[in-house]
Amino acid sequence: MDAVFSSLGDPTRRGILARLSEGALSISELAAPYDMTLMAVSKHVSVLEGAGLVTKEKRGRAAYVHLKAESLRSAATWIAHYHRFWEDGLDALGDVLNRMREDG
Amino acid sequence: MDAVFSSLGDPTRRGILARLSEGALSISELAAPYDMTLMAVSKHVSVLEGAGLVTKEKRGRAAYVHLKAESLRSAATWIAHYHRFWEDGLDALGDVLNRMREDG
DNA sequence: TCGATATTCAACCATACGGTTTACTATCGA
DNA sequence: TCGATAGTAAACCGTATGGTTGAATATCGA
Repeated sequence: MDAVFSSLGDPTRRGILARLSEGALSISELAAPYDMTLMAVSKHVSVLEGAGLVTKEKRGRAAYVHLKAESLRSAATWIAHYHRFWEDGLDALGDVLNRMREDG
Repeated sequence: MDAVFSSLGDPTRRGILARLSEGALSISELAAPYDMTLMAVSKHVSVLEGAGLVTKEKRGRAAYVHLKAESLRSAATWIAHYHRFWEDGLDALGDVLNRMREDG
């Protein structure tokens, strides 16, 4: 899980995942919008691959990258565990608002 | 959000958050179970504080650390966006299992 | 076949990170 | 008051990270 969370700590990598959610893209296609080397993007993809968040499918000379978001699930589960810590806050706010409505 | 995800990329810090979910603890209390310096733990707490995941309340010479999980919400929302990418997989698995049951 | 395209390998650089140690400040308790 | 306790500050160390460059490899298209 370390690898998953660490991977998500970089905005470029989150951007890559976001774009992959619309379909697989090659490394160069992924790199196009960024003001950095193709190599840099390739490394980011490798990091994501290491975290199990994407897979690379070599097709000819191109390497297509596919989203594989199952790995996000453990992260989501971990975070979900803390859900009540912000929901409680919302509930408290809701209570206040309700009381204001009743009193007013 | 970078800071939130990066913070969660370290198991010590996730452990700290987990223990804080049962109530506030001082730095030394947090440090006790770990085989590392008090200073190291203090730094981890600072990282979590920087990500908005905890707050420090100085009480006498002790510093009590409180969980402040609202910051996890944005992370949870981001991840939730990809939910279908693993749910689809589960649905597909469910279909296969159903078909097996019908055929058998 | 040959040049262009797509990617990776390898080396390198600057900075950040996880950790330590030592020294310091501040508070508690006897 | 004085020693013990709680924490921070500052400097340091080894390694990881995000990035670069230049050369190498493999495939496509004419």
